Formats: sequence, C-alpha cells, structure tokens
Amino acid sequence: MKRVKVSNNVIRRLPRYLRKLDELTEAGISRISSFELGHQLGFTPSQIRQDFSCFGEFGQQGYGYNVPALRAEIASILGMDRGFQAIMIGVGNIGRALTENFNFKEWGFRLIAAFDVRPEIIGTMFHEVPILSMDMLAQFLRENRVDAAVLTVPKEAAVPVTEMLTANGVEAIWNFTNVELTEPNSSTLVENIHFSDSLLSLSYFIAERSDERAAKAARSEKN
Amino acid sequence: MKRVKVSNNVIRRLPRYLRKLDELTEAGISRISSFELGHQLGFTPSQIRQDFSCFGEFGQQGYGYNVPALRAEIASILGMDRGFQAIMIGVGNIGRALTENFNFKEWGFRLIAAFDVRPEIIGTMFHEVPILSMDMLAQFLRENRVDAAVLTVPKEAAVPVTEMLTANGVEAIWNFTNVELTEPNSSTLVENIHFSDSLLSLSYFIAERSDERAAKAARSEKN
DNA sequence: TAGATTGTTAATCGATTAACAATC
DNA sequence: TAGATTGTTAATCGATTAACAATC
Repeated sequence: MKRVKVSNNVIRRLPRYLRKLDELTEAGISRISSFELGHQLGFTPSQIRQDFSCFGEFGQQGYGYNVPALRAEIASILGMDRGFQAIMIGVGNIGRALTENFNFKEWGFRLIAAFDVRPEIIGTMFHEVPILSMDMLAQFLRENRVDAAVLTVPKEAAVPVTEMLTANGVEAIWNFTNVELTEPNSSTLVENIHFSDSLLSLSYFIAERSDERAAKAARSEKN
Repeated sequence: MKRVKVSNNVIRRLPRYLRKLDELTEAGISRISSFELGHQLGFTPSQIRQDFSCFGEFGQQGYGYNVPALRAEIASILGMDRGFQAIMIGVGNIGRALTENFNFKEWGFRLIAAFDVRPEIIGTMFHEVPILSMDMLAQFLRENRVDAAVLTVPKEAAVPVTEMLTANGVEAIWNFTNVELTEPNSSTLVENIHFSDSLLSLSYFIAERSDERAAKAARSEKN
C-alpha cells in the first residue's frame, strides 16, 4: 500500500467512509459512484476521489466503487486488520461503561488487560478483561505487546499516569480524561475524547443560531 | 459581540483555549502572550491572534492577554453563560455514565430531564434528574424550553428518535450513537461523539508509524 | 460501441503564517 | 521613553473543487 503523507483531514474522513459503507452493505447496496456517496455524506464527488487516490485506485471507470471491496481497503488502511492490543488504565465509571458498551474487537483492537489501584477489584475479571494492579504495569508492558493505552483515570492522575506509560514504552494513548496531554515535543500519539469540547462546539452553534434569529426579529420589528 | 462568519476550525479551537486558560488560572498565571500560549498549545502566535480577532480585541499591546478576562470572553463566545437546557434520551449504560461523570453545569448546560421506555425506571430520579416516559416527550417539549437533546439510545432507535425530536422542535442533538445522523439537507445541529472514529484515527497513526519503522529497518538491513 | 465514471492535473478557494505599523 | 506585543494586512501554503482525458 502506498503511504504518502496524507493530510489529517483525509484521515479523519476515513472512519466516516467506513461507517457509510457498512450502512450501504446492510442496505444491500454493493456498488456506488463517487457522486452518490458524496451526496449521502455531504462531500463533493471530487473530494471523495481525491481522498481515495491517496491510497490507490479502488474504483473502476464507468462503474464506480464496489462497496465491500472499498470497505475492506479502508479497513486495511485504518489498520483494523493488524490485531492491535490495548490496555485500559482506570476501571471507574467511564472505564466500565466503555468496556461494556464499546466493542473494541469490532474496530480491530483487543483489550487484553485493565489496571487500577483499588485493591477490592484487583484480581477480578470485568467482561473477560482481567483487572491488574498498577504495580504490575511495568512488568506487564515488558512481557506483552501493547499498541495503545485507554486512559480512563481521574483527572488528577492523568499526567503522572501518562508519564508512567510513556516511560514504559507505550506510544499511543486514547485519552478520556479532560486534560490536555498533547505535549508539543512528545512523540507519543494522543487521541482525545473531550466531551466538553464537543458540547461546547455545539453550544457555540446553538448560540450563533439564537443570535441570528434575534437579529432577524429585531430587523423585522423595525420595518 | 461581533459575530461574523467564523470558520469551523476556529470554533473547534475555542474549547482548547478555554481549557488551557483554566489550567493557567489554576497554576496562578494571570497574564500570557500569544507567543507563550501558542507554544503551550502547539499553535503559532499568529494563529492565536487571528482566532481571537474574529470576536474582538481582547489583548493589550506590549502586555499580552489577561488570563481570567480572556477566559470569560471565550466562555461567553461559546454560549456558556446562556443557561441552555438539555434533555437526555435513553438512560442506559452510556446515559448513566454520562450523567454521573460529566458535569453539564460546568459547561453551561442544565440537564432538566431524561427519557426512557423501560417502565421500571420511569418515574425515578437519577442523580437529581427525573426519568420520564418517552410518551411524555412531546408534551414536555411543548412546556419547556429545550436547547439540546443528548442522544444515548441504542443504535436501532437512533434514527426514529431523532425524527421524533426534530418533529417536536428540538434543533440540536449531541449524538452518542454510532450512527450517521447528519442528513445533508436538515437544519438540525448535530454534534457527534463517535468513539470508533476517534479510535480508528489513532489506529491509522499507529499503523503508519509501524510501517515507517518497518521500512526504515528494511533499508538499514540492505546497507 | 456509447455512456458512465474514474483518476489526475489544473484552478480556485480558504486557512495559516509572516510582517509590520499601531500602541500600551 | 524604550521594549514588548497586539491587531491587521499581505503573502504563502494547503485543501477543496473543477475539468477532462483515460478507460471500463
């Protein structure tokens, strides 16, 4: 697979393509043009062809794209077939909710262990995932390949735990704490789930619309 | 406040500014230059000044920005002071985890009610939020101002519930279902929390780095 | 073959960065 | 005042869109 430098925007669109292709498959659609796919996602056909062309030639002139084949290509580009292994740090509310509700396997990750500091849960299993003591973390990382750590610890623990993880060779963190981990000069990959950022963006748009309406109402009152 | 058309990229950066300013406040720092702020966030000073200039003049030549004042401005731009009210649809695992762990008030939202279809929880309270029957939704929306709905229903219910919400005047949805709700021609604001999209982006970067290392290893083996 | 649609090159558009006069 | 740093205009860079020859 050719891996030229692909822009961040393109990468962020890949999972949306994947989801849409899964929806199409479910609906029994096996063939789609960039025109129709673009229409359904709100992208231009050009953008879609440009995006895919970063990785190869997946379509066929005069025909379009084969849905399952394209799906498989994108899954592979995203690394879903690489058998990545992940650990979870912090088995509190968020960690448990994630373990129960999020299907790591479906997205190519195997959650092989979880770590916590509370003696009462250490040594137990939670949904087929063993909960180990944080004291075991370093040893565990020496003995197992861990491609990513899911960070679901309390706010205060976020930075020290991150330091511990990177010091022990973890190079990718899926961060659920509402703490800014991205250090300007670190090579660790950090992907953030910032609930508040998301809600605040929505809040901005709600406020914007509200202001627009108020302005409109004020104008029509004048006339 | 001037509200010219602000690009999406700028809006997405605002919550990060807010968080950083809160961190600075906590650290007792009350003044910062665009240079230093940029350094800490990985942005250029130019970008920071450009971003802020969309909304007004918050700095002072020769001095920089006053941290609490700038924080207040951004909070206001994001609509955090507008007393937005939200309802939650679906009180399953995700809904409960969110109610327990996410402080809506901190971000300017008041969670005034939750809705579910399961008789055994209808009529109860969960963390000060009353759980009502879905049958009451339409009436509730007529009688209360609801600025946003938090969508935490099972996958299958996502589309029908969304239709019901929009039909009853809800114009903003915070979507936690892994379903593509953004219809190309709807005016409803949809903000998605797609866990899988986030993990798959991370997966891409892990795979990319792995490939780069393999290529490097292969090259050095040849020499 | 004729029609459709790709992959790719060129043109446009928008966002980021640089530069600098204004000013605290 | 001199030094620092903003707000803003201009330059650059990158991403999106348009166009079209290639081809199934």
